[in-house]
Amino acid sequence: MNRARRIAHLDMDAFFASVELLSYPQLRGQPVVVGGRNASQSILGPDGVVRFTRLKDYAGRGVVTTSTYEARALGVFSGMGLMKSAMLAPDAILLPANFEAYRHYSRLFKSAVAAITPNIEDRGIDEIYIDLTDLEEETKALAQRIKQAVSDATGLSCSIGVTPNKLLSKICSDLDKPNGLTVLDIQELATRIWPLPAKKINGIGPKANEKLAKLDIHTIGELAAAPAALLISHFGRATGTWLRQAAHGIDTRPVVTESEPKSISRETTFERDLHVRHDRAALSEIFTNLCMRLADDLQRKGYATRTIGIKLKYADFQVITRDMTLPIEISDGTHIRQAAQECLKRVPLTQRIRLLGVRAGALTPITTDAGAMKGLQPDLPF
DNA sequence: CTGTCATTAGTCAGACAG
DNA sequence: ATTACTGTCTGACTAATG
Repeated sequence: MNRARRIAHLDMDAFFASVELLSYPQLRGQPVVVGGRNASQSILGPDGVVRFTRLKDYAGRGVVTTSTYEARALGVFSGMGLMKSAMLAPDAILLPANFEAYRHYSRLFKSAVAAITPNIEDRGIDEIYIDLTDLEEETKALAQRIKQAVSDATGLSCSIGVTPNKLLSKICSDLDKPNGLTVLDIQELATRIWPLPAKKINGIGPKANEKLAKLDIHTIGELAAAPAALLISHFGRATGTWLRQAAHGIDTRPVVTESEPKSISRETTFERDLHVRHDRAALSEIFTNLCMRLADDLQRKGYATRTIGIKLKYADFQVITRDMTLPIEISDGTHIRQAAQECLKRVPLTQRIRLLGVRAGALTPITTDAGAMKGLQPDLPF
């Protein structure tokens, strides 16, 4: 017997900033920003009082990773350059990102939910989808229990949307942030979803939104009313039909609890733009380093690769990539470096370079010796 | 034999997201 | 003037194969 799906989307509230507030409760209620590669640590003053760096003291190329709701009220949002945000909120506190702490709290909240149901899809560090269909409990009570479990495990709040599918749940978890809970039935599509801006659909970004605006489509309702042929002619067959389905609240994607990575990569933005000849030694060292770190990631995660690619960002922000598929799988730094070097030869080096990256694709899991032995050796009775 | 079509793999750019 | 890092997906194009 098939029953209606109940899918939840759970999103932690201002996750990185909220984790920092656990360490620095005295900052609660203030505009706080997490970000910046070289943002200085807080300093313990001689009087024993902790001093924090302010946004106006920052100089560099970093961006805002997360901000508290107080900082957002001042116009400071994720992805904004720190220099620009310093103009909007010069006295906001700036904290460096502490990814180890975030991963720790990420594991905590996910295991708290996993204790209630294992039907969880990982969507990065601070959000998950949960398939609640097979649980008997009433929807609202169940969602409240999940929020309480997350709060008990971490001291952090989250927002949850529960609807018949992932698309709508993702929209709904955002409707009542922070510490929100939104349960939506498909009956309510026209009244509660159609008035929202088209951009609220996960997958419609700035570019697609602009294109839609030029077609005089601004809300999800207007998108739902647009002729399929119009959408297909402007966005292609696959994207056009997807847009239409999404606007009608149709999404049959399952909650995927296990998946293999498709690629693993490392990239870095330099402190200053580097010149191909003048800074040759520095570039070469960074390049080798990226290859070695990538090899380390590959081996730690147990994959070999058959496709190596590089990425360059020039001083003018133009991005270029090159990749090559190898005749055999590799997984060590020296071979990665060799292949990446070949890719680099096919790239024009006329401008200064801002960023360099190395990527491994076409991944296959490595059968470890232990695994091979276990697979091949029958268990002996002694 | 030449041209066309379908299909697949590979390469690259770009959009999007957390 | 400023604009991170990691990862997934799609569209456009080319080449190879049948």
